[in-house]
Amino acid sequence: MPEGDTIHKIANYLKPRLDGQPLESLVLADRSAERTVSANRIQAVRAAGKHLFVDLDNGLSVRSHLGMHGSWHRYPLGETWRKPRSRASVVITVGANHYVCFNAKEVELIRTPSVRSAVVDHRLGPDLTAGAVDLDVVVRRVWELCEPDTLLPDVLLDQRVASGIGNVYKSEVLFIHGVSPKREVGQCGDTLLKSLYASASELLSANLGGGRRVTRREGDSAGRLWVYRREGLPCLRCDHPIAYARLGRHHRSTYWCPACQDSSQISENP
DNA sequence: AGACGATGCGGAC
DNA sequence: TCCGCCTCGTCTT
Repeated sequence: MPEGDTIHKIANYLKPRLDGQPLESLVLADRSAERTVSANRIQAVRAAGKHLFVDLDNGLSVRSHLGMHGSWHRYPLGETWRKPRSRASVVITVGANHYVCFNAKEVELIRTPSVRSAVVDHRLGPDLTAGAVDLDVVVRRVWELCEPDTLLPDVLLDQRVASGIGNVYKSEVLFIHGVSPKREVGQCGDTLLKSLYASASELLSANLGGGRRVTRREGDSAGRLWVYRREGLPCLRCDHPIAYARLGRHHRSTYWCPACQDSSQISENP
């Protein structure tokens, strides 16, 4: 489920294995053609929002975006691949392993972008998964980029405002703050927006370890998600059935508790 | 066996 | 405001 945490986990996995390593071979398959890229070493692997960059020592980088269906796998040389080779978008061979990206939505070879140009080129707001985030910057971008009548779910998913939030965190963060997904951003104050993004950032960062994505940690409770994919089940706070609707520009699945998440109430605290 | 919908998002109208 | 990419698990027949 590639949201920002997934991409950063992948980068964290690849980094110690690839950074600075001599490159055996690198093959890209961008839909039509397959091509081999020659470089001596991999310089660095880095994530920016939901994009993954593999920088080479020849001034070029491979940029990949997993979209909905992409994934990375490691296969020791000689081991049978568990996915068809024809679906491979990137095959990086280093040492005794192939590192393979399957079913990427986008793969391209570009001149190595600086952090700044990676952000500009792909219109990315501050990376919420990367650690400390300047929430003032994020809020400024909300007002610069979003019309007041934009629904909060669309604002949260807008990677230009801040990058990393996907559809799961979108619903979870709104629940945590008791805010209805039907609320328009124009009805929100800076403080609420900062709270939403602060939570998103905390949750994304908290899910960089192993195991399943968890947004619900309270004491001993072994909960996982508050509302996502829980349509019709009792709200974990108030027992009211969780609602589901496809909302926003892309009609994305949205889950919320109609009792806890009141569109008229101004909620500033989780 | 086949339909449906899902993590994302650009583009056509 | 819709369509479609594209794979895969789950649900329906």
